[in-house]
Formats: sequence, C-alpha cells, structure tokens
Amino acid sequence: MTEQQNRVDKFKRSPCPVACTLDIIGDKWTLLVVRDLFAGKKTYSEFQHSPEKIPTNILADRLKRLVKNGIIVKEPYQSHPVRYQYLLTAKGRELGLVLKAMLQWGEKHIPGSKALMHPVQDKREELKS
Amino acid sequence: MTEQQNRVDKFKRSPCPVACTLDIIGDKWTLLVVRDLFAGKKTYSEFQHSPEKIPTNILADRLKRLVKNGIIVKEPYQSHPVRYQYLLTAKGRELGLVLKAMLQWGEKHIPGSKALMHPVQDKREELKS
DNA sequence: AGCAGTTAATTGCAAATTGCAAGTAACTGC
DNA sequence: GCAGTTACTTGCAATTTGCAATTAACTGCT
Repeated sequence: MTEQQNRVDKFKRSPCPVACTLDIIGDKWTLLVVRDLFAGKKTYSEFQHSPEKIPTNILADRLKRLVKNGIIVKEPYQSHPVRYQYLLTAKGRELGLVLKAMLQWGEKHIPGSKALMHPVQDKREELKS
Repeated sequence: MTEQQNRVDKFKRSPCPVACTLDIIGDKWTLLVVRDLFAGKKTYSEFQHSPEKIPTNILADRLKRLVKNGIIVKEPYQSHPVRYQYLLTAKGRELGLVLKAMLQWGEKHIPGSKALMHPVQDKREELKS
C-alpha cells in the first residue's frame, strides 16, 4: 500500500470536503462548544452552563475530539487546583464562517430565534499590543 | 399559556439561532443530501448512489425531515410509475452559504479532500491570483 | 404471459451513540 | 471538618444508526 492509499483510507466516508467536515463537526453539540469559545468561554464549567445544558459526558467527549482534530488546545491555566482552559486554534477560528452562516440562516428562517452575540465580528483592530 | 410562551416552547434547546439550525441540520447526513441537491441530484436513488452510501432508512427519514422543515419539497414528476423528485426551496437554497463555508474549511484543513463541485458558485470572482 | 430490473421506500434487529443521574478526585474557603 | 467548585468518569436506559432483507408498483424484454 502506498502513502497515497493510506491518505485515501483515512477518509471516513468520501474525499468530499463537506463529508469530511461533517465527520468532525456534524452533530448537534460540537458547534455549540465552538460557538461558546467564540463567545469567550474557556472552561469546562462555562460550557456546561450554556443554555442548551450539554450533558457532561458529551461535553468531555466533544472536547477530546476537538483537541484530537486540532480545533482547540487544552492547557492548564493554574496549577494547584489544576484547572484547564480550552482555546481555539487558527484552524478552529476558521470555523467562524461556518458558524456565521448558520447563525444568519437561523436568524432569517427560524422565527423568534435570536443571537446572543455574533462570532467573527469585523474588528479591524488586532495589531494593538 | 400565552402565545409568546408557545413560541418559546417550540425551541428545542434554546433560542440561539445556531442551536436551532443544528436541531434541523446538525447531523452527519442531512447536509450531504442538501449538497447533492445543489449538485443537481433530485431523486431518491440519485441520493442513494452518492459516494457516502447513505443507508436507505436514514435517507427516507432525512428527506421527510427536510420537507417538514421547508427546506425541500417533494413532488411527483411522472405518474404511472409514480416517481418523485425533491427540490430545494428558497429557504433550502440559502443553506448554500453554510455548505460553502464547510466546503472551504474542509478543502483548507483536511489534506487530500477535494470537492467534486462547488455549490453557490460566484460567477464574478477569481480574476486575481 | 412471465420474469428481471428499477424506484422508492418499509421492516427488523444489532450496534453505537445519547442523555440523565450519580459518583469521584482534587482542591479551596469558611 | 465540611460544604462548594471544577473537571471529569461510570453506569445504564433510551434513542438513533447502520445493514440486510423485503415490499409495492410499475416497465421493458422475450
């Protein structure tokens, strides 16, 4: 088996980028965690307290998968009671467009739904130290 | 119970448009059917023959849900052997941006994945390099 | 007329995933 | 020393998924 075949084999269902993306984020919870990260949430308990009330075992699983797929990183922000924070990587931040498209579709087509805040705000000021 | 409460109650998890959108399209298969519709596929068997090989009971279920949510319509395109076609509504076509965002994210971040075709092709673009 | 083939499903069942409750471990603050 | 917080894990029932087989209604071939 060649390297190319190895690469092909790792596509779970097909080489279609939509299918591959869905293999990573195609479920009811993953993008809600990403949404929370865009909203500035960082810790396990912050995610747990979001209005959708994600079950704790699902949250633990999704965080693991997001780390495995390079969308977030997990790092301790304090040792003594060791506490972890989860941060979006560049790859994860680029899911902002997916989130934004869903948010806009939802706001337009699901009457009564209302965004608490928008991800990927157009802020042109990031070069400040 | 007031009308407002009725409206609130119908949100499955929260009024967040991202969560509401995920309640409709947040699974591994639904958006693949929508992708196929963007690719010009219209019939049950065309969806079945896509490379991901969606199980037939899942396909039947997802088509029902897409109809129920106003994303597609089902109509006979011939009577005698009565045959059905499924067509995107305006609401469904507006999922093109979600699909496009996923496609671009996948192409960029999943090495080897390659789009067979792009939904929502922007006719006016890509003159610069 | 008989039979294979196509389309659009439904049914049955095992396996996997989800959702809920409870429990755990390490620590803090009173 | 005891309640509270954080970040989980475990157990288990319920739901969903995936696969195979089957069905119903027709067409086209011989």
